[in-house]
Amino acid sequence: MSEVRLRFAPSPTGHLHVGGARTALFNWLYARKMGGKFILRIEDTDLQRSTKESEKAIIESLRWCGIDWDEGPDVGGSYGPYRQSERVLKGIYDHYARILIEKQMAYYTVYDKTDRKKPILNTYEYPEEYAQQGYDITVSFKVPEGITRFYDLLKGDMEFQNSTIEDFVMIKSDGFPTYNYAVVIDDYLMRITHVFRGEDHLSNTPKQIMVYNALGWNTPQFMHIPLILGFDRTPLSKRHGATSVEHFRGIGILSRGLMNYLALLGWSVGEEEIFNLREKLGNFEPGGISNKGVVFDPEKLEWVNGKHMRMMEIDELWKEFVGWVQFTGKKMPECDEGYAVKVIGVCREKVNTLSQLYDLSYPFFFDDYVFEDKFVSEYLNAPYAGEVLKKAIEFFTQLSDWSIEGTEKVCRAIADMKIASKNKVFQLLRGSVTGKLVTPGLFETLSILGKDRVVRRLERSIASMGC
RNA sequence: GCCCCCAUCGUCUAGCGGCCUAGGACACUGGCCUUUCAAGCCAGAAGCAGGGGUUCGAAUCCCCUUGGGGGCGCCA
Repeated sequence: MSEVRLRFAPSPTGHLHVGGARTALFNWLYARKMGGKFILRIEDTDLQRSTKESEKAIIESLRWCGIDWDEGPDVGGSYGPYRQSERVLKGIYDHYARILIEKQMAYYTVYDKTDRKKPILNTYEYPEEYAQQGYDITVSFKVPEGITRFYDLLKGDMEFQNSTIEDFVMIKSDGFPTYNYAVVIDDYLMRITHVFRGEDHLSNTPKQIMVYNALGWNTPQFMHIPLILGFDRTPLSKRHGATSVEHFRGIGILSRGLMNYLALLGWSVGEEEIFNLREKLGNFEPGGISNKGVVFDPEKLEWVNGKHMRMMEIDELWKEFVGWVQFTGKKMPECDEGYAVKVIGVCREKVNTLSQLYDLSYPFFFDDYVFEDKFVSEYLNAPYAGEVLKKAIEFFTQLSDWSIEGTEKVCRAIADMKIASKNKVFQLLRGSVTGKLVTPGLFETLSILGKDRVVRRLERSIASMGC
């Protein structure tokens, strides 16, 4: 039984889209499950739109997703080069084009000089004279008569009347191959056994099958997976908001959260929805992928992410947090890890993303937090505020037991003085030491902050009253 | 226009002829907990697109309609 080989072949014309990430994921999943190889190929035959920066960004995003490849432009391999532009230079596509022309299964087309869309000559002979005079010349595949069939892992038996398919360009006038041609040459030469790709390629597949047949090559196993849609059921695009992997990384979605959600989108792994992908590798069945377009739901993504944040090891979360802060360029907390882990531990209970975690934990790490407007108007500037805060400073200064129980006793003692309702007292204290009205539990918060910070902050609150 | 794919709660899904008065999850609503809350727990509302068949029996099989999506580029 020969080795299974799958690939992901993005064109470097932008960021990695979540749809692309999902396609890559399914290919990767199967390659890994089967103990085969996963290959990254860059399809940069569109000179106008392809950029090196995009290639870098895509590779970076893929890596962040935890998807690794055995062969690719950056790691090499026995079937390279792995950039189509470099394969053009080696004459790979021309070589097979010539073979097809010789067999009269492809032909040259010369175009009018003024109207570059208008063909003026089709020929099996290389139009040398026109070439010298600078005419545009392409090579097209000649669609034979008959019926083209193939089997799709998801769609089943597919059948196309060749009469509904027109001849298509294989080699553009700039000498570069078109997608439908290059993909066949490369997949064959790279010994790809399974091609999992978006459903938007389904109608192109018969063209590719014809090229395989013309060259006498066996076809790989195809599977066309449904597209990811936006809320209005049109394909997910910028119109629906940001869709790049980089964006979700930026707002604090964990790699494992994104991958879990993307896998969930079309693949049900039993009842459980939250899982570690690597542990579920063995459960992956390509044929089990949902067969209809799926709507991308950012809210569920966040929920999945929050679940992961709450169930992962706390120091692992801290590491992710630090990495994310570096990635975003935000101000980095400076404190010992023991303190940080305590903070993260209580804050993660209420948030779903690293970004939310950053905001919620901010007052634990930094002194320059600002008071929320609502806190100032409804609590800090309330008539009872001064008296409560003075008592609080007095009590907390004397407090030696800073455990959660210890801080709770003091808080309740202050509330029992009936200067204001318990709720108002607690909110006043909460806001004074964090600037926020929504925080982890008040007693935990005070306990973690500790005497120095708490007293200093209470004093500062009094000082800023009436401002 | 031609060709192709698809169709279970708003969304993601379970279901592959009887276990379905259709199960789970997100979101939503209500309640609990409670010092706040975006966390947690409990409960509720919400669906087989429509019409024909096949069958003792259809969400499940077939046909039509409708709806959605894709392709038909010297884009990939």
